[in-house]
Amino acid sequence: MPELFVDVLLPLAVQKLFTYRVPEAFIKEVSPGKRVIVPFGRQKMYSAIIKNVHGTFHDPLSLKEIQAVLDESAVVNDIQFLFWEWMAGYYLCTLGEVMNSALPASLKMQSETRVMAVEITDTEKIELTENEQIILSALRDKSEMTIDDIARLLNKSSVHQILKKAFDKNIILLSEEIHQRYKPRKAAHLRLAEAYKTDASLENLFKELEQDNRKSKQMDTLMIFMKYLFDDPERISIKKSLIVNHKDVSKSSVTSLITNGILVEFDVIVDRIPSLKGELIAPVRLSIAQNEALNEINQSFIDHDVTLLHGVTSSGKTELYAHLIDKVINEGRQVLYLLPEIALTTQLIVRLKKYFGDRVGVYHSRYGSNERVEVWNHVLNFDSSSDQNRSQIVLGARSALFLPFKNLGLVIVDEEHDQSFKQSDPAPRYHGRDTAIMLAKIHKAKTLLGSATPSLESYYNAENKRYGLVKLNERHGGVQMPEILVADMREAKRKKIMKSHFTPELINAIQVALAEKEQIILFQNRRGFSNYIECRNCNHIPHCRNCSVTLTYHKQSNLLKCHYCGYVENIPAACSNCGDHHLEVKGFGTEQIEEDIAVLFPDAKTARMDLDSTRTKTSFQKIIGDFEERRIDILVGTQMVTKGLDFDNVSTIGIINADQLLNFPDFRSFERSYQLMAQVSGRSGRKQKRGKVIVQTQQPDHWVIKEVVNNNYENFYRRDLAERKKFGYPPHSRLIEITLKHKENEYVQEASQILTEIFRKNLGNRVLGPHIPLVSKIRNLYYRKIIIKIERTVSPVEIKKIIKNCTNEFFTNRSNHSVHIVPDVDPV
DNA sequence: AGCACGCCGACT
DNA sequence: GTCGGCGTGCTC
Repeated sequence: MPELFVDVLLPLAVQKLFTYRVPEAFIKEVSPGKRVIVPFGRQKMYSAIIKNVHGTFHDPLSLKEIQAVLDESAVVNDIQFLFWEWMAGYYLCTLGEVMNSALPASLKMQSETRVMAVEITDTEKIELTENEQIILSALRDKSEMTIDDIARLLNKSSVHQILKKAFDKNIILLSEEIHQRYKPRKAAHLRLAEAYKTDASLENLFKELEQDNRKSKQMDTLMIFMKYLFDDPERISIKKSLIVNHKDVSKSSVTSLITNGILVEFDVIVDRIPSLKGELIAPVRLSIAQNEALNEINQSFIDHDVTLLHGVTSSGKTELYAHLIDKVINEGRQVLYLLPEIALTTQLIVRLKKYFGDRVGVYHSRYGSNERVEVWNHVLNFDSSSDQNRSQIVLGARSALFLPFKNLGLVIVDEEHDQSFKQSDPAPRYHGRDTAIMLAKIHKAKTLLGSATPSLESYYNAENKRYGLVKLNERHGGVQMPEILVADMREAKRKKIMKSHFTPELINAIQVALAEKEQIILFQNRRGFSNYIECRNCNHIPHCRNCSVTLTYHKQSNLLKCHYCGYVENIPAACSNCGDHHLEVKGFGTEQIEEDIAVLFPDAKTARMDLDSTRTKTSFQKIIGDFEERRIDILVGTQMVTKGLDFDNVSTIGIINADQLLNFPDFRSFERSYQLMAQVSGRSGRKQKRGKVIVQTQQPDHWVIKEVVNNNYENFYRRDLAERKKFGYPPHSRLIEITLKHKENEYVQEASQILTEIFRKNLGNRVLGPHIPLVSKIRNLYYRKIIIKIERTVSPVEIKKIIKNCTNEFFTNRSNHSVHIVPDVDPV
């Protein structure tokens, strides 16, 4: 028997593949794309993915063997491997990191060490350390613990040494357990035994049962069973619970039928994602403007792989997408429809399911992990010759890019400007939109980017003919664009006519809307009650103990919270510095706005939507539902309220503080300001009545505000593009940001200088920095950043090679080894 | 990413 | 002299 080896991919941040020997028993089973269990390191077991199978290896004796083959067929296909490799190369990370992100948790497995006590008869004879005593006493009532449990118990970061000693003393046992987390859901079904499949035998059976009075219950039950079968000729089995719970059936009669060999019970694997019943409806007829746009998109796809649809808010982009999707699925190809996580609302899912039924699958992080595997499997089992494919259309957040598509025909990236498409931590630090374009390219599919406020990058590409451009300027159903009014806060403050954070204009608009029984959204892009608290006497401000930021005051929970590391502490009764009792709140967030509104409008029902109020799975849906059902009059929220929500009774929008957005120290702050203001404004307005938006600002003449008021994206784009030209910022260039982290400030400072020197030697004035970021310390690590700015005429591939060489050179110096270096390609 | 090994200071 | 902290390097 010739020997066989496999190169496998492990879900770790290591660059290379690892080779294992295939034991004879598995030789027929191994093939690329299947998962295997392999031992790695001293004791760990991992599920890895087979990349290659081959017959020779230079040093076969050094190899370990694979322990099991987990899949009957590949769970990852060739196209995905290509895609993963592109991603690891482009975003400067390892294949293992991509794999880790790509596979749903339920397809990943890792062994866990379990600690158990040895049954000891002569405990007194062994001398135990204090730690060992604590462990043993805990194991008396727990019987089994994980390494993490013990670390928590002893309050130590590493307990391996302790456990090893205890193991050597023979007082504890260690065992490795690996668990497959995905469990198919099973349902018990009943079918007729083989012996009664013919009509004649069945007739005999009924006669038999009839003759025996004791079997009358069985007779009744069997009749009911047969009735279910006849109702649906397609069926050969009936769900057991359906029979057992039938009002005329006794449970024991079912059992008797089974024990008498008349019915057979067996398990059927059922989908967790319930199949949608009910008639499908065809996508609604498009308006003239929409139809025109649809034709233009199809035209544009002839000579462009990517097309940007610039459609104003409420222009009915979704309907347009539905028509495009319809065409592609009829060609037997798959569709991926990407949205930012929180824009994936039930409203949208329901709408698409009405058109496409079970052919729509949903894939995002708020879904359970078992459900995600099922969508994964639906996509994996896609068969282009069938017209019954579940999840042929996947509606998902960026992680849906990793599904095992075979034949994508169309990728839609809606709200393409949204910053949350970029994953900034952990690796792979990929951009969902750019990655989608690459994925489509691999599949020879088309990409449609949609937005009312396109990113500068995309619009720039459209202008330069790299992308096609289609415009849709008409709001659907004749809804007018809202009237946007600027309220001058400087003036109002001078005249002392502000009521807390509200100008008379905004208060008036809210009053009018309330009187008309219309709803109001107030946008404040900062959560919490206040930014920070400050001692009136000594100006001391409480800071996070782990990060270089002030603690945010949360009034509702009565805590000071760090928004970077999650650290919380109680509100001090007095200043920790001087003992003074007068602590002032400075700055403000959604909590404070909500509270002020409640005071100013005591009869209105208010609610708040931000990260704090939507922590639990259902609270987000509940707030949206309550608002939809008009149980809430005024909704206060962060940028969450700007995304993908369609409420038809909102007439008035208030932007509490535009300056907070505009003054953010980042070259993208104008773009973000424009997008947020335009998007939130788009939430207002109804068929009968024009919506109203009040923008409160200290800079009423600011050019960005003017363009928001005029609803002139083009002007905004041109001006911001020109501003960025001055410093060569994207889209005029590409950026790669290198972050250095270390637990000592001096150390990271010096290391950043050394690394910058190396970069500069090789890349010249493309290198900017090092600089100390706004938040220079997070979770007790000090940060430095280096920016590499690449002209658009230069190949980023070459630059990335140089960057890799530079970091390698940096690490040849042993003393730099403890510095963490994190590259971020195209940071946002 | 784990996890072990080995060097070094702190404490019985 | 032993315990435990942390830096360094390897894992098929």
